[in-house]
This record gives sequence, C-alpha cells and structure tokens, in this order.
Amino acid sequence: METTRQRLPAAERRESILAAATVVFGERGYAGATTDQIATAAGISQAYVVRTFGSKETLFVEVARRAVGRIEAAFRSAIEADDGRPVDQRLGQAYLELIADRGILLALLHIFSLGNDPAIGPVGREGFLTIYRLVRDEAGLAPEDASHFLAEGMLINTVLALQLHDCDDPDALELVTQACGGDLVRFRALAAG
Amino acid sequence: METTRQRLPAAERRESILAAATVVFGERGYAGATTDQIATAAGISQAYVVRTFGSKETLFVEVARRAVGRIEAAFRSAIEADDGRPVDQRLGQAYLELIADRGILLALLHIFSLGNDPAIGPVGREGFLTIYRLVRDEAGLAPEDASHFLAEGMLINTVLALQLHDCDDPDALELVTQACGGDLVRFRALAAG
DNA sequence: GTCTATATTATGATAGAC
DNA sequence: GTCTATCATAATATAGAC
Repeated sequence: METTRQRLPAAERRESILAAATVVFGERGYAGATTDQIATAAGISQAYVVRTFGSKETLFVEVARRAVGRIEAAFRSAIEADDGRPVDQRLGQAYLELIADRGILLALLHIFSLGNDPAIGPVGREGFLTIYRLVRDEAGLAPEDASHFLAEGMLINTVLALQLHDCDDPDALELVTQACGGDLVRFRALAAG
Repeated sequence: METTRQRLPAAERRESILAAATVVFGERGYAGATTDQIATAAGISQAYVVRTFGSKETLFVEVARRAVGRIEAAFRSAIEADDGRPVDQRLGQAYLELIADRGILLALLHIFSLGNDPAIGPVGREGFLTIYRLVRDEAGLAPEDASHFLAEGMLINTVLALQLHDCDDPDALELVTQACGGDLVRFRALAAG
C-alpha cells in the first residue's frame, strides 16, 4: 500500500524544499535546474514548489541566503572552538566538513558565477563579502590571508563541482589532495555523503 | 541606408560566433544563455548559430575548448618570455591579462561548475587538468604551488564574475586588490575592456 | 552562406478543488 | 497544506527559400 503524502507545517515544508533545491541547483545551476526536478527531489508537486516561494528566482535567492548562513555558522563555531590549532586551520577544516552538507558549496559556486544577473548578483556579492568580513574581522585574518583562504575555498568548490575526486587520473587525485590539505580519503568520504 | 549582411568564409564565421558565444555564456551560464542572444551578439540569425554548430551543446563545448586553448597559449608564451621574474609571477600576470579577452574567464567558471553534466563534465575536467599539468610540468611548479596558483585563479574568476571591482564597498575593493596582487587600477581597466 | 518561418517541446506560473 | 489540470511563453531545432 502507498504512503500518504506528509502534511507538514509551513516552516518545515519550506526547509525541506530549500534542502532539495540546494542539491538540484548545486548540480545544474540556476537556469539549468527546473522547479519540477526540485519538486521531485522534495517529494511534492511542481506547483507547490512555486507556490511556496512565489517564483523560482525567489527560491534561488533563499537557497543562496541559507547557504551563506550555513557557512557563517560553521565558521563561527570553528572560531569559538579553540583547540590550540591556528584559526585558519580550524576554518579550513570547517569548510571541508561542509562538503557533507550536500549541495551547499556547489550552489554557492553557481550563485557566485551569476554576478551579472540583476536579481541574483546583489545577493551573491553580499554573501561573498559577508564571508570575507567574517574571516577577516571575526577570525582575525589579515586581508592577505583572508584572501588566500577564500581562494583555497574556491578551488575546493571547483574540484568538487568537476568531481575530480572520483577520477582515476593520478593528476586529478594529486590536485584534489593538494586542494584539501592532504586528506584525499576524507574528502572522498565527505563528498560521497 | 542599411548595411548588407556580411558574407563570411566558414572559418571566420565560426570564430565570430565562438567569440560572441563566449561573452554570452560567460554572462549567463550555459542554460541561462539562449542561442538567440548569441545570434544577436554575433549579428546573425538564431537559426544560423544552431546550424553552424549543430546544437547549443556542441557550441558550448567548442567555446570551452577555445577558452582552454587561450589559457594554454597565454601561459606558454609567459613561460617562454623569461624576463628574470619568477615563472609563477609571469603566469599570474598572463592570467590577469586574459580578463581583457572578454568572457574567457567567466565562461570557464561556468564550464567548471557543470562537472555533473554528462556532455560538459568530461570537457571541463579535461580542460582543468590540462591547465594543471601545464603549470606543473611546463612551468615547473611543484604540485603544491601549482595548486595554489589555480586557487588564486579561481578567486580572480569569482571576483570578476561577482563584479566586485565595480563595487563602492571598501571591503570589496580590498579583496579585489588582494586577489589581483595589488594593482586594482589595472584590474579595473582590463575588466572594463 | 544566410535568412524566414515554423514545428516541437519544456517549463514557470496560475486557478481551483480537496 | 497540497494536488491536478492547464495556460502561456520561450527556446532549440528543422525545412526550405534565396
């Protein structure tokens, strides 16, 4: 017999759609993802996805804000949890752990690549600067170090998007190993979910 | 009176479409760009764009290969032109100069973000690894340095895509200054075309 | 080599029932 | 809170003329 559709409170439904949308947008990009794919991933109807957020664009913006929020949260707790290691090392690990949160990093990559879009651009800029300020002001990194840190983060996003960690190619694995600071096995495990 | 449409040899027409497509794909991404926008940018009809490359997907793949080719060419000439400065500095400058070649870097960013796509993914991986091998084997950078170099490159792509160089925000400008190695004015001039 | 016209499909969004 | 049905549009691709 069939499972009846779950009736959820609005807040939970929103969150479940956002989670599904993050994965789908992360895989296909903003324009490439369809509200129908997101609906299927969330286990509801296409119309309901659109109705809940008003439009695909609004949904994407919410996904972007949520993704930035996750990064902020991860970084803040890495800053607080002082275990003796230098703060940039703690931040780097926190960022890598986010790979497990499927789609967050990939969705961000797509958001950042759409700076030209009148609706999405401002959200991307604000999000990126928010993260920059966090690592500079709250973690206390010098501008140069903060910039390097973001650069390494963008490389991680890229090798993750390209799925180089699943390649057989030895050069790909060498590069991923460098990008993740040495622990390829862990990177793979996180990416596999 | 109207200018008559230029009749061009096949090779030149292909190149002019590729150039236009690079800009449009760079601004909107693969799925977000339409063959009609590309046609307008190239000054020809939509049908002719599709007919020349067979499909939008094929066109995008050609754009990707051309973009990677441009980077290879720029890096090879930077490696050859030994002016006494360390090679990674020459490479960095060569990469920055590519900003002037409108769309190349932005198109690449979009290509690299679509690793999941069955047709585009392999092209993106191949392109990225080609560049990695070039800076490692031909420029002679150690894997760690090659990785850092690519990371800085991805940061440049990102701030360019986000158009942080056109922001008023002082933090944005600080970050772009770091990303481009100090010369914000030059970065802006290159980006302005 | 290049265009106009059009077939075809896909997708975002809306209306209205339950 | 959620669905089904449907509208409207946009966009890729094809056919065929010049």
